[in-house]
Order: sequence, then structure tokens, then C-alpha cells
Amino acid sequence: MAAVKKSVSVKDVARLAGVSEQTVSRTVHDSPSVRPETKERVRAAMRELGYRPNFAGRSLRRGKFKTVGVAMFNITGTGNLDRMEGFAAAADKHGYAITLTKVDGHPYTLESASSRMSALPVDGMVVIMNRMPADFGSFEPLPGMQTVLVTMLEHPLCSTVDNDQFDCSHQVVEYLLGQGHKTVHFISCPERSLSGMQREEGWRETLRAHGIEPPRLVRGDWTAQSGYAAGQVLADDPTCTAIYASNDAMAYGCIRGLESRGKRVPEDVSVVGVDDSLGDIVPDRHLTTVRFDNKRVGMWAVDKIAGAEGGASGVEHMLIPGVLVEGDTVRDLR
Amino acid sequence: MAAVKKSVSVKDVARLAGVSEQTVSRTVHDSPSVRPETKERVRAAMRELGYRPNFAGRSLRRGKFKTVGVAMFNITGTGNLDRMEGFAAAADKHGYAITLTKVDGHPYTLESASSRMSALPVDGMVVIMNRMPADFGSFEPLPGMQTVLVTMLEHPLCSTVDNDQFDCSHQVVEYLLGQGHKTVHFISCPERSLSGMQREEGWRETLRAHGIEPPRLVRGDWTAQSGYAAGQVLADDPTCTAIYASNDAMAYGCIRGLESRGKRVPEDVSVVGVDDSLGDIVPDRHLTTVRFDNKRVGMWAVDKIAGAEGGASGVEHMLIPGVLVEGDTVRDLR
DNA sequence: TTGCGCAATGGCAACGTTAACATTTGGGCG
DNA sequence: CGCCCAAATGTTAACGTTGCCATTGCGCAA
Repeated sequence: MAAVKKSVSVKDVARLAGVSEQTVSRTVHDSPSVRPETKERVRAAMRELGYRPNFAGRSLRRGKFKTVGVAMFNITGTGNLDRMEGFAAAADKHGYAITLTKVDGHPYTLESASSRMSALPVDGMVVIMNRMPADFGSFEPLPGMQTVLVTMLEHPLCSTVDNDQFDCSHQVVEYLLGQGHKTVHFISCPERSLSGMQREEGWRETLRAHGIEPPRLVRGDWTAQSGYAAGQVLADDPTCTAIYASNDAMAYGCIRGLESRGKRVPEDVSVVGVDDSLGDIVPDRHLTTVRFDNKRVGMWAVDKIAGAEGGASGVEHMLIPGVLVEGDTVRDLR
Repeated sequence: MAAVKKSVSVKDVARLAGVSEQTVSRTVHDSPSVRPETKERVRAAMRELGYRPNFAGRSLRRGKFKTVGVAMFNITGTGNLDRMEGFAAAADKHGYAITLTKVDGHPYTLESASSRMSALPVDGMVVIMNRMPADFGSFEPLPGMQTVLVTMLEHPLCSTVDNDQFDCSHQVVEYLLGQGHKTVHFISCPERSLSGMQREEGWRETLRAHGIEPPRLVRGDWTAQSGYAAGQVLADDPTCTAIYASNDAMAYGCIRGLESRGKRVPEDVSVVGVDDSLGDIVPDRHLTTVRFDNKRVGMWAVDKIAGAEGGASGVEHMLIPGVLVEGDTVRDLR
């Protein structure tokens, strides 16, 4: 019916309703100082013309976009979907939107992400760090642009939030030692992964805190295949009764590798993974693993920006612990 | 050094560089009608003040946002991450950004997604449909807002793009029949899933095209657990030599269910999945499955919007076929 | 020398919205 | 009956950018 040519502005609505533009604006914002019958007349005009407030005009006037930018160096990655769920949920709660930007192909620096964002309609930004950016130490966030980094590393000028990888390893090692294992073997991941290195460090330090010298680790590459190979290697090590794999895929692979060498899980060797990413893919067996709350990580980041509103809230660092989920791949030796 | 209070505008740069605002604007757009030395002076001023063009002012003037909105009813879902990778990649290519919006909690209608988007700074929108929206038939996209639906269903007013689920089932069934199997059993998914129902329809029709009456299907719920149960049921069916599961998790579960009843895969029964979502989680065995190119789906959607620019390009429907990846879970009976 | 054309730059207005201030109207009260 | 206050509505200006047109300055041809 009401065919729209260009775009309908407050002016058009005002003309049709026979009021001033200001009254239209007040009606849009449901101001109490407009008579109900006037409001209704204005609303009718808006409906008839199909009026939609123009975002650009509004932001220009307000100096705010009600949008949080998310910069990712690579989109695909464990937990990113859950994090996005968190971003979107928190944004929704505050009436914000999320603007997603891929910073792939550009240099792996915070500056690169920041300058990309600066041209976009965002009030604050979140950067998901998978690796160590070259300028982590020297980076300064854009003035007026609240910046949150998703990483365990603390930054002096930006708030940070992440899963507590260190605590994760601590929980796993304590758990296994508590079940009577004398030591815990470790299947690591490629060295460029920040979170992986933190898991490794947590494993090492927790063992040392118990006066146990960490055994030689087996380096994996996140794939089940590498876990399989690691399992075969560790099957020949008589001191190995408990294995902590850096992710679930390697843990599953490791189990098969152990079995291929005649070891039973958990009777002979216990295995623990991290991520709870695969669900119960092996239906009659549940992997003992650590479940992270990536959604909460995402929500925290956006809450920090959208919740701050005017007041420039200070720099905060948040670590969100995972939960060890007991399955049936660990044997109690006590 | 150059501490910025509020925000730096062309006016500030113009004053510092001793030129007009217009010349600043021309410099930003690298117009040939500005003397190189003037340009350099302006650029120096921009650097000194830390000038960033204001998005709102620019969009207001231009009437364009260079942004594509993506509406999702639920973020978590197989393939969404790859699709987002596609959105972001295509947006990057065109100099666009992606604005992500969760429409969860609101009614499952296209109208709801559309009205949510209309208040955001976007030039076009993509809606990811998992289920059937109540208003699919009656929906009209917002005037001036190019709308692309991610679904196999064709819409008269909106372009659509999706994986070709029908073709996927066709490929799988043809492949299995080609290997000498007399029929193909099917593990389905919950009825509310659009893509799942299309896979089911494709299975049924392809069998019928060969004059084979489709056997009774076993209904699953996407989980490995349900696949396990289905495998146990089908293990007792002597006519069952080939099973097509609606996703990989059920396929893996099914294999374990069959094995728990003494059937070997692929010697006794062949199993094929869909999605290629789990990687080679079982290291010494590769599931035969169908790999979809969700990234391409995402890119197509954003290309359609960002590539159109001014010209209102017509409604198009695109189906992107998956690729059957041969593993070692199918036996050739010939 | 004068006039013309081109290159470089400046002035102005408008995009749509809304805060701040101005104005009108109606009603209560001295 | 007149005054004042409050409620309701209108007017103006500004947010930052850029298209359009005007202006300036310069070299070259007449």
C-alpha cells in the first residue's frame, strides 16, 4: 500500500500528522509530555508511511552507536561459536548490536584490529586473541574506544577476559593425583597457541608444587591423529598411568592409540581431555574433560563495554574457571 | 602525545592544516584535484590529531552504511561458524562489515528479524533459517533493504542460498546403490529441522526413482546416543546393509550401536554420514560423509548484497552442492 | 595587455535526529 | 477578572560529512 520511494524521515511523519518534528521525536521516545491522543495520531502516521528511525542521523546526534565491534583474526576455532552466542546475548540484553570483522590477512597486531574498527560504527571493541600479537606490550587503545581483549594475558590499558587455562590444568592434575596417580603425562599442542601454552604451564607447575618432576611431554597438533600417535608412544611407558590431553580430539585419539597397543582405558591408563567440544561422540563411553563457559566469556566482554555506558569504567581482568566433568575414562587407584 | 578530548572532525583538521573542510574531505578520498603538497600537509594534520572519519556523518551524507546485517534465530548450530567465515570474508572483500543479531526470544518470523534489522545501520540483511518461520509465504522485505534468506526453500521476493540437501541425499543413495546395495536405510532427525526434512525427502525420492520402496526410517535427534540406539535396532534387520545417517554424530553412534550387536562396519553394514563436522575423530577409521561448503554459502549471501551496490539486482536462488568424501565405512558389494 | 580556460580551493547547504530553549494554551487561585 | 504556572507543542541549531557551485590564481593565446 504505502509505497515508499526513498526513506521516510521525521519531517514526513510530522507533516502527515500535522505536528512538529520534535513531537514526532518525542513520540518515538515515548516522552510523557505528549498527549496520548497526539501520540496516537503520530503513531498512525508512522505506520502509514512505514517510518523507521534513521540510524545515521540518530548516532550523529547522539555520538553513540549502541554497537560493539568484534575483531577476530580467524573465525573458525573451538569455542568461538559459544563466545559469539555470548556476545550476541549480552548485546541483545543492552539493546546493542555486534559488528563482526575479520582481521585475517592483515598483520597480526592489535593496532591492525584497532584501526580496522575505528572506521566502523562501534562504541567499543573486543579482540579475540589466539596468538600473541607483535604489539601486545606497546598497544594503546583508541581514545574513547573501550577495548576488551579475550586472552589470559593481562594488559595494562585494556580489560581482559578468558577461560582460566591455568586453573584448568590445575584442576585436572589435582584430580588425577587425588585419584592416586603418581604423575600425569601431557599431550601438548602447537607452541604458537597461547591457550595451549598456558595449559602446559599449568600442568607443569601443579606437578612441581607436589614435588613431582613433569615427565617429558608429547607434542600434538590438536588432531585426533596426533593423539593417536601420542597414545601409542605413551602405551610403552610403564610409568604412565594418567594422561592429560590438551583437547578432546587428542584425548579420543589417544584412547584409540592406547587400545591399539593393548592398553585398556581406564583400567590400565586414565585419560582426561579439555573443551567438552565433541559431545558424547562415543556413545557408550564418556570422556572426562573440562567444560569451559565460553558464552560467559563473550557476555562478560560485551557487558563490560555496553554496561559501562557513559562512565569510563576502569581496566579489569577476568578469568572464568572451567568445570571438570567426570566421565568414565579415569580410574581411581586408591 | 596528541591527547584527544572528544572526537576530531574535518573542521579541526582543516583548521590545523590551514585549508577548508572540503579540501580535507577531498584528501581523505584522494581526489586528484588536490595538490600533492597540500595533501601531504592535510595528512600530517590528520596524523597529528588522530583523525578518524566519523561513520555516522558519512553514512548520513551518503545514505549507505557499507554493512550487511545477519539475523540468526540461534547462533549455535552446525556450519554456522563456517558460514560466518564466509560472511566475513565476502564482506572484507567488498569493504563491508557484518552486523550480527540474535533474534532468539522473539517470535520465529521473518518479520521479527526484519524489524529488528531496520533500526540498525545495514544496507541489506541475511536471515539464517533453521526452522520454518510462520510468515514465510507472506513476508515482504523492507523496501530498499536487499534481503537474502539462507534456506533451500525458494521465496518469491527474496534471494535464497543454501546447501543442496536434496542433492546430498541423492548423491549418497546413488553411491550406495552403485556399490551394489539393494536399499538404503535412513536415520532421520527431528521433524522441525528444515534441512533434515529435505535430506529425508531426497533419500525417499531417490530410492523411489529406482523403484525401491523406502524402508521404515529410524528417527534420531542429532545426538550420537540416538544414532547408537538406531544402530542397535537396525542391526537386527537382515535387509539392512547400508545406513545413511542425517549427520556425522549419529553415524558414529550408529557404528558403535552396530558393533555392540556384533555387526562389523563396513564388512556387514555400510554407514554414511553428513556434514563432515567431526573431523577424523576416530583416528584409524574415516567416516564416509558429505562435506558442505558453508563458507561458500555465506559468501554468496553477502556477495549478493554487497556486490549489487546501486543496481537493485533481481531475486536469485542458489543451491550449493556438497561433496561426497569417501572414507572406509562403506563396502562395495559388487 | 587583455581575456580565456583550467587547476586548485573555498563557501554553503543538506542528510535525519534531537537537546535546549521558546512559545502557546488552559486552568486554578487570589 | 487577571495573573501565574504547568502542560503541551513548536523553533532553532548542531552533530560530521560531502556534493554542488563559486571563487581564486595562474599560464597561455590572441
